[in-house]
Amino acid sequence: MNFTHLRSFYYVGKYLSFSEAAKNLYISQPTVSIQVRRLEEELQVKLIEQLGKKVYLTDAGKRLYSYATEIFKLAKEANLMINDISDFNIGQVLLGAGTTAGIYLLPELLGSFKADYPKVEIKLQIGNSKHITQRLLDNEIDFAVIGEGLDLDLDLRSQSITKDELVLIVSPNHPLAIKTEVSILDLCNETFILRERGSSSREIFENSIIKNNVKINVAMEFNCVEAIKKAVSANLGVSVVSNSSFKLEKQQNVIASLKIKDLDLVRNIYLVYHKDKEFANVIKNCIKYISLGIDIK
Amino acid sequence: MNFTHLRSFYYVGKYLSFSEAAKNLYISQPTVSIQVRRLEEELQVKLIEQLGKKVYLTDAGKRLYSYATEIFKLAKEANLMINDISDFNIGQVLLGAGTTAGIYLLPELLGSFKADYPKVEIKLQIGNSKHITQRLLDNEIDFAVIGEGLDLDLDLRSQSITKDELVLIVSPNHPLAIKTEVSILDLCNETFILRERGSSSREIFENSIIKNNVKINVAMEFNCVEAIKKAVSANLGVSVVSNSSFKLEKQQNVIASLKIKDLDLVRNIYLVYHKDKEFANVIKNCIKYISLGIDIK
DNA sequence: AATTACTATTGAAAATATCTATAGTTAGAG
DNA sequence: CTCTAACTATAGATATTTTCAATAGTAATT
Repeated sequence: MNFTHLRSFYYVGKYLSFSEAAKNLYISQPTVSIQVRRLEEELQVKLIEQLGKKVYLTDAGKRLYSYATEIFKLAKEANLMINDISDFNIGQVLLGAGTTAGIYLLPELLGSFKADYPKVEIKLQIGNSKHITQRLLDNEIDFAVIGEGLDLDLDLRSQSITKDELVLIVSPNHPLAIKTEVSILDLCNETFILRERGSSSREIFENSIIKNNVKINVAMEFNCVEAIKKAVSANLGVSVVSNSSFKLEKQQNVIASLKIKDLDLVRNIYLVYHKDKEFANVIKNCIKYISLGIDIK
Repeated sequence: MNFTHLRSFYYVGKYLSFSEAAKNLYISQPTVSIQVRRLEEELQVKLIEQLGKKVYLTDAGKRLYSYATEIFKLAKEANLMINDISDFNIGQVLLGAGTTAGIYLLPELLGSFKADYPKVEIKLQIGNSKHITQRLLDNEIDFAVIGEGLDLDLDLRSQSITKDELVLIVSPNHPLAIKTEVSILDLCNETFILRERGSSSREIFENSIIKNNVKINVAMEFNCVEAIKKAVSANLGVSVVSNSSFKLEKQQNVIASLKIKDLDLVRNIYLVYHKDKEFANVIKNCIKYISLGIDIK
């Protein structure tokens, strides 16, 4: 089925006139005549009959006309859909994030993006770096926001968009709670409740203390910051978590925080994406919201 | 929306491979690459992304792919529909007929046509010649079967397909019922119940007696042969109708018939059609059934 | 009979689709 | 880590298709 021919036929059927069809197709009348004939030859069936000067559709012509109507309606809708994409009236942003970024940094930023582009679908996957980078490699997400840590796959690119500091958190009932800073050696006497290995914060903290030849006592591993905070609150141990992850608990005085002297626990938060990825406009926009908004906080 | 480009895109989306798409489109791979790029340029949106060697559809690509699927499905269905027309699995025959042909000749013939082509729609319009020829001129029917009578419009063509004889019918209780023939003069003493002027049988009969300088007494005009037969049966008068219109009544001895000596009441039954009409195959077939079958009777 | 309106035909041009050959990449194998 | 195989992009050339202007032919109308 030749669609150029079909379009000419469709217009002839619509106006029941070759010259009127030509006018509305912005092509010459002989072209229309030829195209309709070609279609008839291709399909081996008469589509149009002319009695005297009047133009009629044959039975086959009427039937084909219905199909053509449907087809060109769909094509028109497809064009409108593409326009909607350009206008951000539809679209989607698929992103991944590490725990800290996903829970404590992104929701608010994505919320303000969504407020400005309410028709755009946002799907956020939270997971550890390995999980998230695999999603990037499989092109299941467009980009990700994850903390410094594991070496990236060679196919991925990254750029730092903000920094995040890890601090020691303890129960307000803990002896250290009255201080604002501790030394590395103070850590040896504590019981730690940490994130699992493979999480950015665990890697950063552990590498840092190893560098200083200190050994610590890790009592429990939770893969969830909220669970860690509960445990610390109940004075079951201390932990090292992102500065941004316990604001509420500090306000309510259920958690106290301290800096650890001599340890560099500032880590980069990276925007990560596949090296070959070309971002759609809506994605670029979303990234703009994130990279601009993330520092204001 | 260029459908050649869309088709290439559709195949790439289907196989997620340019070379595989090319293979299945029976064109070269560079052609596919170019066409997809042209579509992207036309729509101003990326449809396909390639990360490493893998091909993915973008969000816009996925959305367009759905439309393309629908469109090409419809095109395929349209092709099948055209094939169905060639195979007589669908189609229609629109025909008109005069009273005699429409009621007493065609139904049986159309029935046997329909038995052989059960999927073909048959629409028969019965009416007087003027009505039917107007339908032909308006291209609302493909052809018609009507009796000799009125002069045809210059745009119509006709060919005789059979002959039909008009005879005198009387009640079995009528004095003439014992005869098999009457003379023209016998008609003067009778009361006639005839079809309306404009009907072929009335024109033929009336012209014939005028030629012989006879005057008859027309008591009633019915535009329906069945009504005329009832009235004749009840001995309310006599009539002149087609030989083929009272077979049952003759068998059941409620009507008797006689030839009228010296009157030529044999008329032609014509197949009539617009001079520019090109018959579809199914119509040709139907006409064949009618013109062959009508003589066997 | 002349005019107008519409469609078909013709021959030429422009645009498009398509090809082959080949270059450039990537992924996987050795 | 290099080599090979598989895939896509590019370039240049050709074939096909679309398109046009000019005009002929045909019907309907004045």
